[in-house]
Amino acid sequence: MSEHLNDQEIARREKLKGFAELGIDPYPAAMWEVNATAKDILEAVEKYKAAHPGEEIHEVDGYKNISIAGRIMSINAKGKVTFIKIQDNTTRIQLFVSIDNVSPGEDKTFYNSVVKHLLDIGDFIGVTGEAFVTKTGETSIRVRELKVLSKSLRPLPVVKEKDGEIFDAFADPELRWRQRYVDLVVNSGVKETFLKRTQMVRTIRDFLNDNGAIEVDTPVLQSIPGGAAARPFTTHHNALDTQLYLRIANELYLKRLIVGGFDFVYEFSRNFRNEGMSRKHNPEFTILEFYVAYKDYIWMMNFTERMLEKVATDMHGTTDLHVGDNKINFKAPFKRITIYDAIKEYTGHDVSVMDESQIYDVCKALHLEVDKTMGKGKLIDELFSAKCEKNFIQPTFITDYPVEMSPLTKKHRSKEGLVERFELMVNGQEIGNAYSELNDPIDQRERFEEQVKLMERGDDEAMFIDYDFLRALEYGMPPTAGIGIGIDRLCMLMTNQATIQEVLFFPQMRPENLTS
RNA sequence: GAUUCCGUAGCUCAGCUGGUAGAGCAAUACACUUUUAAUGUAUGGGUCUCGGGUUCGAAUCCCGACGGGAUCACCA
Repeated sequence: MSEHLNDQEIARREKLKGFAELGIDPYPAAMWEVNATAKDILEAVEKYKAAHPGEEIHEVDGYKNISIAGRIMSINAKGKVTFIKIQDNTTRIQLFVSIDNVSPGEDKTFYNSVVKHLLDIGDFIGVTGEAFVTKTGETSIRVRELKVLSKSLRPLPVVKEKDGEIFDAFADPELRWRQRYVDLVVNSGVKETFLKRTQMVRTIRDFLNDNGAIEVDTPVLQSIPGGAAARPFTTHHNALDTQLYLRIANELYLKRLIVGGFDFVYEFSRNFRNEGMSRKHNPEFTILEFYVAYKDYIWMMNFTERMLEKVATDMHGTTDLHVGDNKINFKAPFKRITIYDAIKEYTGHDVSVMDESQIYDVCKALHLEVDKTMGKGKLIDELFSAKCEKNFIQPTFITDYPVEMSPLTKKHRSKEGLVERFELMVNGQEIGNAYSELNDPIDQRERFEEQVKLMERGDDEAMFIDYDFLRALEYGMPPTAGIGIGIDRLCMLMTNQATIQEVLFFPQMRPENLTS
């Protein structure tokens, strides 16, 4: 351990001895009572300023006995006065530490040793004092008492800022993601993104709860990875001596609960897919799924657009969002178009009247990478994602998919060969996928068998058959509408982030080879 | 998985057609009782990711490995 310390790490460890000589524990056990946050103080002083224009502010009512704690972000020692900026859970605030205030008697050791030499950027301190405004107009705390709460032994990157311009940003993506704790401390805005994510999830949860939904938990370890087409992670249970999979979706379990008599269930499901990683894909990601009995996919469109409108409004106070170079309006209702019409609009080909080989020829003519293992459904999917998807910037429901690409979806009430399904596209990306759920057990069994044929044809993403799920359907499932919404992708939109790594605290990375 | 770019001090980066390393911040020391990317003076800090090769000589050129970014493929 700790064999290759750099000069700064050595210097900080030496300071531990300095604390010991003064009888100061740099890692005290006792709690530090906090009675104000930096944000509270800054806001209170702004209010006071507004009420007392032109006045020099030496004290502010209610902020004469502040006790606050935070991490030191900069130290500016000016002889017998030291300015320290600390950062608490809310924001940064300046401390005004003078030798006369913290070492009022003859003995100036505390100021000269602790304040001037033993403190470092990164240390946690607690201070008491009063709020005031300095000559240069910065709200500060005149410190009476200063206590070291935790000594930092490793130098933080120092990011400076002037007039909104960032200097020496801690910018290397690898370092930022591997050491997110550092990223969160030094890069302004990172914490805000994650707070917004939390707010988004809370808004959704409240909306669902207010509409009578029940939040549930279903298995992550599954013996049959169902509900989606994807390569699963496999693992092994020793006591049962059996192979298990990490879930790729929770769909089939939520439907079992609908069978069991819950009418409206939802789960924020952490799913795992053993596939490529990119700025839009992480091996584990979160999908919100919910299922509502006695509803259909049209009801679900109405419900979903209302929910997303509320999310946008709660997070931004408006439905008009800037996402990258685009302006996106989440005002309901969203545009609706069938997948066949979308393909016709962007390719000029009407595939609704074509059979598999004709669609194959269209794909070939458009230079898409297709092969003979692909069924009609996959070919249409290929056409749509290659030629149409990117065009749907404004929230749009794509509806009425061909039955071949939707093995869990109820057949369309009036259109032959189609199913009652929609995908929600925003900013050229799929955000949600919803159906009138297939509840005919015989039809479901046949659809699964179709999937087996696709698998035999070489489609390695075709679905497994879940016989217990079929058994559940045979007992009877009410007509049900269900949806899955990609929470990470939605969060990227709502926080205007271009990569999934920016909305996951700890995105997957190749393991680091740290030995000390 | 493919293509491509990158890896130099704690952080951000410079280092040209090969001649054994620089800056700013951070650190250390001193000065300064209202600073604002504080300032001034001085000092220390590097297995140039790793391993081979070419060469009298490699941070620099070549090969390989490791790690990362971007684009593509798969997918949400």
